[in-house]
Amino acid sequence: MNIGEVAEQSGLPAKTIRYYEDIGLVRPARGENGYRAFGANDVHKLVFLARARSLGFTIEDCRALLALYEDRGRASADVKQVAQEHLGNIERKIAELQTMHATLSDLVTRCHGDTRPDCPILEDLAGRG
Amino acid sequence: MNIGEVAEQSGLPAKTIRYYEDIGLVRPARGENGYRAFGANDVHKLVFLARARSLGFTIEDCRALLALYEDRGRASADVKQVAQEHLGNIERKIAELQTMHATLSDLVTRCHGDTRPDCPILEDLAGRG
DNA sequence: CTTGACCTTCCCGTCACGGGAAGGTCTACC
DNA sequence: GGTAGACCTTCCCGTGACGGGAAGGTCAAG
Repeated sequence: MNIGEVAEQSGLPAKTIRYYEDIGLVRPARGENGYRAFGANDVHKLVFLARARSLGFTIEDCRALLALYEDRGRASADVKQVAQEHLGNIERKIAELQTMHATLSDLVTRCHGDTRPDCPILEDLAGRG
Repeated sequence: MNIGEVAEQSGLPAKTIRYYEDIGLVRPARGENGYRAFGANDVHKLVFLARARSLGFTIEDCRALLALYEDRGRASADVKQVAQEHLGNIERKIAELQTMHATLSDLVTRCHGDTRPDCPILEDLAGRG
């Protein structure tokens, strides 16, 4: 299977698939013409990667998860740990964004938003909030 | 004032301050020894930038906000628009993270996390969730 | 035999810096 | 006057996860 079809099936751009090969996440065979020749297993891996990335896992997390996926003797505890650490990161990120959101939406509410120059947003940024 | 002291007062690393000069956000004078000589106005700007960045504004947003800050004839509506667009981005990001969190925390809950290999997390990633 | 849709590699750009090297300057102390 | 070490300077490379685009090879259809 050529890269275009794999891109369609996995939902990943061809560029991304080439990148994943570059960094060793997939190792498709090559045809006589030099084209990448993806097998069913490669496609499965790429679908796996697409899903993991869509859940926000880093590439290195994905590498670890893929290794666990392919290790039939894995302990589910190892998978769970990777997922839990990522969950923690997500939670911290959400909290950070919510803090920003609270401050900013308060400032936006208090800003008249008219043609006059006085503005609580700028005052806050300038340290006089 | 030298860069070290400015870094301390603004809370920004010296590296960041040099970067901000590179991209034209601040233009400190230079002493005879070649050292940057920051005035009170430069420090104000850097405090402003530090605060704006901490609220998640991009550098280009910061550039726009700084220009508005220094424009005494600005309309607060222009400031509000920048802030509202950023708020929208934050909201979309939060929603995205919450979606990830919901999916992932469900998977984590369902994973035994023991020495056995069967794992709902991997099953989901593999497309069999 | 040509068109155009594929595919290849290669290199640069993103965003907002951080690390670290190589070297100049300033201050304090002996 | 010398020296240690705490500053400062510029310069260049690396980050993460790709995207854009150039230059060129290949394949299928008409």
